Amino acid sequence: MSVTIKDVARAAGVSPSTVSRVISRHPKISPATARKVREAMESLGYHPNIMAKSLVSKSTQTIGLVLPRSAEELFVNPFFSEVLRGMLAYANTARYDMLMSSATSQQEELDAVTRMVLGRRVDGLILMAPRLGDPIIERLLELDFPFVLLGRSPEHEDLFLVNNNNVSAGYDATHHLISLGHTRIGFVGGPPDMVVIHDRLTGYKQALEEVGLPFRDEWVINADLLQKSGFHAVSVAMNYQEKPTAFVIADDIVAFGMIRGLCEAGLSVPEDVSVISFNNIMLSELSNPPISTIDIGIYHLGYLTVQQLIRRLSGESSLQKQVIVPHRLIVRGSSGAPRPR
Amino acid sequence: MSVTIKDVARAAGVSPSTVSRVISRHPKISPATARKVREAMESLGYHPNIMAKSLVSKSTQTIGLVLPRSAEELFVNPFFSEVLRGMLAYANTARYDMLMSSATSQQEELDAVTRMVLGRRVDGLILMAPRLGDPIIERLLELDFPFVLLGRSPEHEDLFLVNNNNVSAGYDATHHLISLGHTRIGFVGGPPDMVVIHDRLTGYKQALEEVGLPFRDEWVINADLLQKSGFHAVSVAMNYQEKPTAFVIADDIVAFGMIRGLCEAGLSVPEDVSVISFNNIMLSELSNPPISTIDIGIYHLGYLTVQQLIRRLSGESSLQKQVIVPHRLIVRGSSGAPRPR
DNA sequence: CTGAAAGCGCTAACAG
DNA sequence: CTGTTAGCGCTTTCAG
Repeated sequence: MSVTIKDVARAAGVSPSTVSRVISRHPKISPATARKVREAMESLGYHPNIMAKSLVSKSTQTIGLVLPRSAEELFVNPFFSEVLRGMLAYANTARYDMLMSSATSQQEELDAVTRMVLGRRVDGLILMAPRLGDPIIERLLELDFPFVLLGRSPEHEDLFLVNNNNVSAGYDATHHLISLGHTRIGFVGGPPDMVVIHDRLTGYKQALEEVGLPFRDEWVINADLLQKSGFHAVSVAMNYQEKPTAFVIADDIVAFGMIRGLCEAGLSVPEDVSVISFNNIMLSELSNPPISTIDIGIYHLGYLTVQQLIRRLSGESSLQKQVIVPHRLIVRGSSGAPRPR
Repeated sequence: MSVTIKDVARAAGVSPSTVSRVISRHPKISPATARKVREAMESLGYHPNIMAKSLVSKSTQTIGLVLPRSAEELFVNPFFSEVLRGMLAYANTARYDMLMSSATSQQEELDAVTRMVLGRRVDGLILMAPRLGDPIIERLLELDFPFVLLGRSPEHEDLFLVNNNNVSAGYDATHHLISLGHTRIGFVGGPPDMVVIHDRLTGYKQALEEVGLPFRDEWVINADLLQKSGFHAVSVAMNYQEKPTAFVIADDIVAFGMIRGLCEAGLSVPEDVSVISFNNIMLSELSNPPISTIDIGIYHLGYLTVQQLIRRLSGESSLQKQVIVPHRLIVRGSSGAPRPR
């Protein structure tokens, strides 16, 4: 049924190995036979069987993407599709495909990875949004299997990774509010074991400390990364005796919920409360008011992560292990000077 | 290096085929040997080589996802990640993986599909957001390769597909505005060769016609599906002599841009202009004002598409070819009665 | 420069 | 119930 290398060989009057050689552009093949073979391939409509090829060559031209365990959370976030777009863009140019596998529990996730790796389905892996004490990393290290982190893992300082400097990003966001004159600044975070969130919080603390503002535990609100939580954060925050006049919010999505919530509580942004968040998803520009945010180069993060992995796979020497994507502050309408008291 | 079925056989003191049998749960295997073999697998840390397995069994347990050519457009849309979430959820339960491949031109796209299909990399394919006269469908039909459409193709009425009734959805959206008292209703679409858009427009026309409102060509604005275009649509619309008091917008994202644009033009929603759109992405609830929209069950669309494909692959009889996911109107703050003149 | 032969890791008749 | 035998479609020495 399906046309194989043998059929081509027969049609071109050569041996299967010769056909194989012209496919892999072996140098020592005469132009004449090469042409003959190509013609035969063309007219028979030959396409190599990838499975057979990778069985023997031990390479799949595929990279695996391990989706965050809490896919539920991360997925609804436009961050994900943007980062994926970047990944596919690079993979595409390098003629790699991407295999995705989702899981709903930590165990499932480990199984999925093991299947991909030991089943020789992928040449390398990308791990997203690592959490503190992530067991997958250990496993991969044991197996000595190539992978690149999108993010960082505090427990392992020497991995290949692509990341932002989230501490500095947290600092910049907070500093922006301080420079506008705010002194009562809250922080709305996410699951505290997510390293990104942790880092941004650290930057927040640093900025406060630098100008001698006190860090107040009760002004740090942890939630998950769904919009609802932003909404909910409002009700928490607005019950404080001393209310913050501004918030650093760990994710644009939560900022959306928060702004909406403030609005319903009769407060206006930025007149009553200023808000700045992170990521700069497309939509943040079109919020009402537009959201001030830290652009982290989402597309780039994805693009570079795959690039990093593929370079590593092709054994490129002189490859620096850690790639930091620069961020930048984007000031829009959601942040302004505090109301004079 | 890697442990194979032979190693297990040796360790368990049986033949390779016996090992293969216990893996595939062949009925006629004695419990005793089964246990022996399992123990050997366990202690050696055996994992089947998927490539070898699919080479002989001709099945990959993988389904391919062909991303829309204009990935640039579709990807920034949270619609995509939500639909993907649904797809992965079902694939996961059925122990299938998903292979994605992107392309930047029609030719690349065709090549990618051909590689996947003829390279025996996937058992079936999912096609998203088909356009008029899509050549991929023809190709797949020629090859007699199983696929399921997410959407529909007017040229082929008899394909397996999962879809909404977009005509009816367009009708419902428009009717909602009419019932609020609007008589001057515009339509903001997208690339006109996208079938979804076309269908929603048809529904829009039907609703107008039903109540005897004239269809005006100049009130139909076509753009792409980026937010910018919503923004841009405003400037077009607001230059009309007779301005619409309401808009049916083919996608939530564009509605975001439009609302923002109207706002900057000094018009308020819904007091001056009402707006309703489609999809009900998570964020539309948190817009300011919250967007009235037609919920199309995005997650479900993805979930059911993969289900449909996998059922088809497992040769399930009595499988209805066309699955229609119901939609429903969600009224929020962006639509209201027109200002009395 | 090209062909023959062996084998990647697994499954599937066909005999026992 | 289990072992033997042949491949799946491709690459890769090793000879010519």
